[in-house]
Amino acid sequence: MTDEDRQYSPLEQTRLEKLKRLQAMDHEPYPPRAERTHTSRAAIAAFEAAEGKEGVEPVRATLAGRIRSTRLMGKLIFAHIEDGEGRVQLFLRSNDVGDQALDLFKKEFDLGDFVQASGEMFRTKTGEVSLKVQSFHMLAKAITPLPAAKDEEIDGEVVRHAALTDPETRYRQRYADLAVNPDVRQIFKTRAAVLRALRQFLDERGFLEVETPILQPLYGGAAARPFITHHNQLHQDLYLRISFELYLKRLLVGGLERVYEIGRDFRNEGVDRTHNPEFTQLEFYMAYADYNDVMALTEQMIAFTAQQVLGATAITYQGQAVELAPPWRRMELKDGILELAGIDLDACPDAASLAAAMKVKGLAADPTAPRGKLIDALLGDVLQPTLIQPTILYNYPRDISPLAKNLPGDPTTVERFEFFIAGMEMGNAFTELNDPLEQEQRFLEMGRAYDAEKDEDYQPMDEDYLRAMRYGMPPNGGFGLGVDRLAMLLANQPNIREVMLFPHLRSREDA
RNA sequence: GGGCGCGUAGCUCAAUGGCAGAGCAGUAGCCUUUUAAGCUAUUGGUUACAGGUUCGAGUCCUGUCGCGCUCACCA
Repeated sequence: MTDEDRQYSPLEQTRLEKLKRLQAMDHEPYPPRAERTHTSRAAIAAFEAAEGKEGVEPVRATLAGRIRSTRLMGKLIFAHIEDGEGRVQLFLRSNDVGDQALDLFKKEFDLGDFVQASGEMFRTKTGEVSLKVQSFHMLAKAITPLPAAKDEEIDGEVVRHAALTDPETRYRQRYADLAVNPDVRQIFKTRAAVLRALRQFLDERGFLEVETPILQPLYGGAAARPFITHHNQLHQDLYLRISFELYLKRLLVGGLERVYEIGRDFRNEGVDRTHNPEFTQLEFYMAYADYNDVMALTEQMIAFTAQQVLGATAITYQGQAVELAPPWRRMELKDGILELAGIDLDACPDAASLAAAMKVKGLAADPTAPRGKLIDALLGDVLQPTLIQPTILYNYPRDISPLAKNLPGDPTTVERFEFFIAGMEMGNAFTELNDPLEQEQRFLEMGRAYDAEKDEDYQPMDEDYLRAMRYGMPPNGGFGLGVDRLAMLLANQPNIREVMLFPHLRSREDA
């Protein structure tokens, strides 16, 4: 869109006229630099520290922020500006700034503009620590008005009387959402604290943070359909990674004993309240550990993170009390299915008998699906919604776990677990398969069981990964965590989009 | 992809098939301690888009687009 065909709303046109008037009187509306001596909080603190002491100079300050409210009272103006730490009231009086400047503020300054103001801190008659302004200047004129109308402060709590609530506008214009909804800003501070805590936990245990390719010639490490892209110069199709697993385990071959990566995965799948096409994953791999060690570490890591972020392991998620402190409930997957779905897997040794048992229970069962996928469906549909308190389900079917090591003495089962909190699948882990010959067989089994053309869960053979493993891979435990879902849990948000700054939405011509 | 619901002023929302409205924001004023300031006046609409039914459509019907919930799919 060019300048010529951009349509400004009447409100925007009004502000553009103000902008021109400011320029006409040499009041630069977008100066290159600001002068700020104090944040809002620091200025108030400095005043309160000096207040009432003998012989102390008044606190002089230059504050900067966005105008959030104005109260025009003839020869007097009260206004609140907001910065990253909070709000502070400006007090402008014609006696101090002059009639001309007061008029300038009244006529040309709007809610949403960034300004700086200089003066002395003082306390108003009603007791609010404020800045008695002597001079002020525009820092950035806002053309488009912010959506929020007004806030009221009651007993220190900011009450929003009208604000941006439409989810579509909030996600498409996250900048406006953040600008007017402080609680949204808080969600992303919480999310950052979650990431800090996870890194701290792993760093303290000798894990090395690494970065591996996002553009990959082959995808793997999870059961998901990939996004495909293309490198022009190399004339090569590339996949956006669906997991980090196969690259991180190559690093164990190289002698890095404990590695982790926090980054973005991309899965070309459905979107719902717990799925976004791109999402943040944490994976770690730990040499000489097995899935029992990883279970213990998982409990500690999640409890540590909650403690760091919220100061407690007892949390409330969407009205439900959840206790994250270890020990968590642990059940074998087949016991969970027996207890919660009433189906005895030992009595259903093949896909046909299991599908029949599921139909008896009134559950949909795809008659063409392999047994492992049926079990996975049972797990997701029946067990998962009931798993509110942290729960580890362990020992998974081999045919849906091609990278996990066999459970000794049971050729159909692998040493794998998933953990669930608040009805969400939070993560997945296993004793990693490190036998290159068996790994090759597993890839071949997957190739036979899943049609590459039709089945999204098909995982291609990765010859380079097998070559790496043939050099010798130490036994190890691996772990994956949906970081966004953990952020949902700890920020008490019902939808993954609430913890992603720019969640994916369908394109619109007008947005 | 299926089902259900929603889309009206910058924001939040009204409007039995019968003149498209309110609060806040905006604009013009009054007001030297306000804080949702107050008071007076006032501007602002292709009712998402395209068709249809009707004397008359924001409202009913069809289609399209977008969003939400949900099912399917999917860690």
